[in-house]
Amino acid sequence: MKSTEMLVRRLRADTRLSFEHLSALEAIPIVIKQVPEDTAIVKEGDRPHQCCLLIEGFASRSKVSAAGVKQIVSFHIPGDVPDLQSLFLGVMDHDLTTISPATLGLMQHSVLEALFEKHPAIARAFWRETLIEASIFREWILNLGARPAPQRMAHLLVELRERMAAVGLTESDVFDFPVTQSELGDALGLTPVHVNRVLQEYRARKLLDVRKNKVTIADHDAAVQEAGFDDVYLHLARNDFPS
Amino acid sequence: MKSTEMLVRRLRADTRLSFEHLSALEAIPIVIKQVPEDTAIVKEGDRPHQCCLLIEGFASRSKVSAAGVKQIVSFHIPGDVPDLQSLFLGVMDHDLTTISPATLGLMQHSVLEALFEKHPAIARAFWRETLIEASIFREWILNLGARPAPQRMAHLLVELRERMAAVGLTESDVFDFPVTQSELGDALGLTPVHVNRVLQEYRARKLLDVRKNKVTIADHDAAVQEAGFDDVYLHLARNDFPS
DNA sequence: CGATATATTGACAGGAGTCAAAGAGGGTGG
DNA sequence: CCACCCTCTTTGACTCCTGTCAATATATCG
Repeated sequence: MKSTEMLVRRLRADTRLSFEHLSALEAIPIVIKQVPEDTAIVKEGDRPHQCCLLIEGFASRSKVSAAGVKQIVSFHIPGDVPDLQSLFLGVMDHDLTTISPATLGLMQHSVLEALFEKHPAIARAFWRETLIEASIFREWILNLGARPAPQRMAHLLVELRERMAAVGLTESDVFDFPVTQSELGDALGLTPVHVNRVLQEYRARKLLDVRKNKVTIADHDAAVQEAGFDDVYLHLARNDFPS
Repeated sequence: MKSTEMLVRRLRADTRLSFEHLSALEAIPIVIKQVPEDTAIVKEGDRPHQCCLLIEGFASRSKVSAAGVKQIVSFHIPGDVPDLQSLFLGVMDHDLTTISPATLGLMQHSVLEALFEKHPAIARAFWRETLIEASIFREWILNLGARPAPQRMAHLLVELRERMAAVGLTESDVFDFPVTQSELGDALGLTPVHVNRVLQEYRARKLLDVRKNKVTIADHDAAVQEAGFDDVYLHLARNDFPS
């Protein structure tokens, strides 16, 4: 698979880019790098001079409160450029860490800047990506502030399923996602113990399951209903540019 | 005061723009509009063709869960362009509402697009603004997921103070901010009753106070300490581009 | 000055956290 | 190939932060 394949898939899922621009993208010089799981890609305080495309595997971004409580603020799947912001924000305000073995594509800031200057449409596509990401952050704020633990969990998992589906990484109702209950807790603002209780309840109801690095949305319609999930905030091309 | 005065102040606080670019900004055609408090500027589902600069007054962005629980995802102060995203995201995924009488500066999408095309540096400055906003969203996720109610409150208010200070809208330890306890609850994921309890505790400790449309950070150092506040995530120019 | 929104109080309930221990699962090395 | 270890998951008892409900006080405004 070409290293930019997932990136192109992603951009096609939620943006409009011409063939010419997609080709320009595919021509970017990229340095491929394999990293194990639980590896810091960039850390809070860093001043990176490159961005990374997540080609294979998964990553999370997290912050830690002064009291030492960890909060995962986003999960990343193949096709994401999780630290694109470093192009314009000098200092990292959070950590970016793999949660599985991963293949990264490293792109120098200078290369991206030249690309954006030459093709403003590509710059806009990436800008749009960062705005969609901000929209997902808003939904997470809603999730944490306004939904009780079970719905919060269901919402997170249904969201992941939709994002995975958008880049073709789901198979019927199952998708790879190597996350521990403890990490789910860090993302949902819950303790591992409570995550476990919630998951068992959903297993019993045959709604969804998280096991062995795989997430199963056993009853998609019911899960969407349970979570109160509405995909508008993902700004998929089919919604934002109805044909 | 010129209608773009606050915008320029804001951009100077956290970005680097040349005098030439600032002048280009000040030349944008803007339609001034006065709106009362509690007025929807744009609503979820809208497809706006203009963006609004908040010149005077305050606004909030909010979402509502399927269960009907409201969550404020951001507060906006003069100098903000709270719906800049509508330039690239077709559909609004949340509401934007005034929380005080406000003066808006309406800017047509077409005008902004032309400006960005002519001056890529301005486009980048606005892109940077949207990335800083995303950084603030991340901090809110941390706030909601990882901090107990009192610290959560303190963090929100200290953040607001810093943002107000960055555009010169604070006077010693007091700043205007017309927010009800109920709205604070909507932003913090707390009930109005609990907001009240937390505020009374802070009043008693002479740390901070929210009263009569004004926020007082009586003991700034102690409040920063209490909140575990670190301003890196605001990406002020002094931090991101150390001189 | 009444009417409506906002703030305050108190009693009680419940969802989620804490603590601690026991199982399960997956590698690894002898 | 199995014992061992380490991480992750599961359970149970108990606690406590925050929510709920309901009433009262206080502001604000026409």
